[in-house]
Amino acid sequence: MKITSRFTVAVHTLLVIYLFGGERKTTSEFIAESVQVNPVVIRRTLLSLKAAGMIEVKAGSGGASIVKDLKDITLYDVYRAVDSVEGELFHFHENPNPACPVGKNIHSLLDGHLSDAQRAMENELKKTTLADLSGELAEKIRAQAPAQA
Amino acid sequence: MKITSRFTVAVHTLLVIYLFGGERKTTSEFIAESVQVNPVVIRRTLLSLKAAGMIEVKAGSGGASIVKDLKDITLYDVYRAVDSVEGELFHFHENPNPACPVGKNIHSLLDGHLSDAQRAMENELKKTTLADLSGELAEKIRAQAPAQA
DNA sequence: TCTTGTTGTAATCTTATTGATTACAGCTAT
DNA sequence: ATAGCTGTAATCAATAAGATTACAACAAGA
Repeated sequence: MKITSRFTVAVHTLLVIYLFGGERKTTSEFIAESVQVNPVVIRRTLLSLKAAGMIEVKAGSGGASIVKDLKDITLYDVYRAVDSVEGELFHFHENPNPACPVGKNIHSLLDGHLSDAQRAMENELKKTTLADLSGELAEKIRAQAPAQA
Repeated sequence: MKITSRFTVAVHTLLVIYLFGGERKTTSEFIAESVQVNPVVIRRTLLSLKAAGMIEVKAGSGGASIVKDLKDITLYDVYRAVDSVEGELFHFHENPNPACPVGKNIHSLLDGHLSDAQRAMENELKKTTLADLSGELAEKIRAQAPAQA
C-alpha cells in the first residue's frame, strides 16, 4: 500500500501558487488543471495547507497565496499538513492471540522498530525545503527555455 | 494509507515457527490461531517466505521450518519477501499537466527526495534481525513466566 | 444592489486493494 | 486408502481514496 497522493498534490499545489502567484489569480480550478485532478480535491488540499499556516485563501473572490517563507516549509511539514499517513505507517494485524506467547508480545516487540523506520523516513523528508524545490524547479525551467535570439 | 499487515503477519509467522518448531508441527492452521487470521492468509505468507529461501514447507504432511539462520534475516528481508510495498512507497498523482512548467517537472523534482525517504525507512529495517527479535521475545517470555517454586 | 466567480463542505459514486472465505486438487505419511 | 495438509483459484466484503455533483456563503466589480 502506498502513501496517499494528497502529499504530492499538495507539494505541486504550493509550487503552482508560488510560481504563478505574482501574475495571475491561482484558483482551485487553475491549480487543478496543472495537477490534473478535480478542483474539489485542490480545495481540500488548500484547506489543509491553510490550517497549517502555509497559505492564505481568499474566500469569495478566490485565489491562494503563500504566507510563510518557503525556506521554513519542509516536505515533512507538507506531509503532515495533509495527513499523508494517519498515525502509524505500518499496519498491524489487529487481534494477535494473547494466549500465545508470540501473539501476546508481537506488538511490543515490533512497535519500537517500526516507529524507528517510520521516523527515519520522516526525518529524511525534513531535509528538503520548498525553497530547495523552487530553486531546482527554476533551474529546470531555465534549461528548458527555448533558445533566445 | 498504511503498509499492508502482510509484513507484521510474516514476522509473527516466522517467530511462531521458530518458537514452536521444535515441539510440534507448525501448520498454517496453528499459526493462524496465533496471528488470528484466516489460514489461507498464512499459507500465502508461507509461500512468500519459502520463495525467499527463509523456510521450508512440507507439502502433504504439513508444517514449516526455518532453513536460514535468523541472524541472516532482517526485517527488511521479510518486508521484501511479502512485497509490503510494491515499488514506490509514495503515490504520485498520475497525470500532471505537461503543458504547465510545474506539471512537467514535478516528477523529476520529487522523485529523488521521495526515494531517499523510502530508502531511509528501508535501511532502518535492515538494522534489526530476526535473531534480535527472538532474543527479545525470549526475554519477555521469561519475565512473564509464573514464579517458580 | 445585483451579478458573477469562487470557496467551503456535504453527499454520493466509483474504483482499487486487502484480507476473509470457500472450494478443491494433489501430495505424503501412516 | 485414508486423513490431514498444502497450493491455488475464485469470490466476497470491507475499507479507503479520489471523482463528481451540488449548493450555500461570500467578496468584488458592474
